[in-house]
Amino acid sequence: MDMKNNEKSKSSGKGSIQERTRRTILDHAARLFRERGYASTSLRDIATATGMKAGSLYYHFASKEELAEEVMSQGIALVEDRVRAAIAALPEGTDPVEVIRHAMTAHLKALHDRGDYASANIRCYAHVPPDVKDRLRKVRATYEDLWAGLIAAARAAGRIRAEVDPPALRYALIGMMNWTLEWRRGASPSAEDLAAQFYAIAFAGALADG
Amino acid sequence: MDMKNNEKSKSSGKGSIQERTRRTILDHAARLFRERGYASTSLRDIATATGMKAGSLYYHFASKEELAEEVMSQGIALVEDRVRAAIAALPEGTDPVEVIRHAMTAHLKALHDRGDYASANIRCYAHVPPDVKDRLRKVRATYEDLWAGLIAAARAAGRIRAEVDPPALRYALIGMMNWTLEWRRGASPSAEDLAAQFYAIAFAGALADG
DNA sequence: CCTACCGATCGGTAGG
DNA sequence: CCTACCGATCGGTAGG
Repeated sequence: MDMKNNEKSKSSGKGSIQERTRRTILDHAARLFRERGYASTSLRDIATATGMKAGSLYYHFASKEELAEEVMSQGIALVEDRVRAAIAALPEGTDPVEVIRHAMTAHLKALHDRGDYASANIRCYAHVPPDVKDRLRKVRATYEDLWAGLIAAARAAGRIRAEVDPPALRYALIGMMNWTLEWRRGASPSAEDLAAQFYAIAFAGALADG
Repeated sequence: MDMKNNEKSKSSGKGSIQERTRRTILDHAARLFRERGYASTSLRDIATATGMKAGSLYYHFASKEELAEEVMSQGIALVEDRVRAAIAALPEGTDPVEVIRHAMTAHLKALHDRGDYASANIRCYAHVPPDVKDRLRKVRATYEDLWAGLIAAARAAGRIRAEVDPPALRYALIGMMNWTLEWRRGASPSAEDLAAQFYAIAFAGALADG
């Protein structure tokens, strides 16, 4: 959402060397923030992983805070963009519960496609400086509102039981999906399989009939 | 589970001054680790909050690692003990799905009763030194096995649909429950209400009949 | 449980 | 993008 270019940028070509370097820095930063946490990841670690010296990072980012905010906001933005695209691709009049099922699949696919960014966001959010956290809170809130809207639509269509509390359902879905970043190893189960399982559990229920 | 006394302990009375001081240190450490993360919490922060000087912490703990491990392992132990007690209190022959419902209630109550310990465990686990993480992994695995057993029993009793993958259900339940630490503010919704909602969603499903 | 201190490492900057 | 450096802070220890 907020892919602001560094002020020092001389070129704005998407594939410029500077922008590719910037992306490389972000990739390594995301991985390190995920693995080590915000404070334990030094700019020297990130610089070394990227193949440059510590001070050189300041040619691309004004501060550690700015770098972290960029990584973490992209962790949400990448997921949100994919979920919105998946929804937009559905024909009008699609069953709102079916919309949620597709949103779950898109969320899980995006989450694990750029897992370092999403995981850095989740793991470091609470531990980042207050001003960064304030801005990230708004990014999170916007994304949560998207889910609130999907659930409200399904409820309005009479597709969700009245006893189910919409916020509880929203947090249950987000919680079970985001927790996969804490236990999934490698490439299995696939994001599609996870989405199918979680959709079946949360909407049809785990209970056997009879 | 692993309430090892400090080697320097002269007394082993549960209410000794030394043990009460130790508990005070752990309480403040848990809160600070939760709020700031592992690396951002200095021993000076913990000492100041407790009302002592930095070096004095070493009278109670051998290192920052040991202090963090104690906080984080108790974050699991407190929850596990309560869940096991809740299960043990049920009459023999209780419907295994009913056992899970009670386990969910106990988990959520314990989680938010000693939220700083549980949250410190969840938030700092990935960022703690490797040897600490290795030991905490085993503590986590033991607790997850408890849930795996509850789900296996319900499945064996024919109470869970065959299409539902047991690990997916286990991680879905743990994920939605643990995620409450990231969004719940103050005292509402209550742990009981959350448990009732999550049980209904995961087992009966959110979908309206018909 | 405190004072005083150590070596190491950190984020950030000046000047090139 | 690098070298060389700064002040601040860290975990930990000696000696009391």
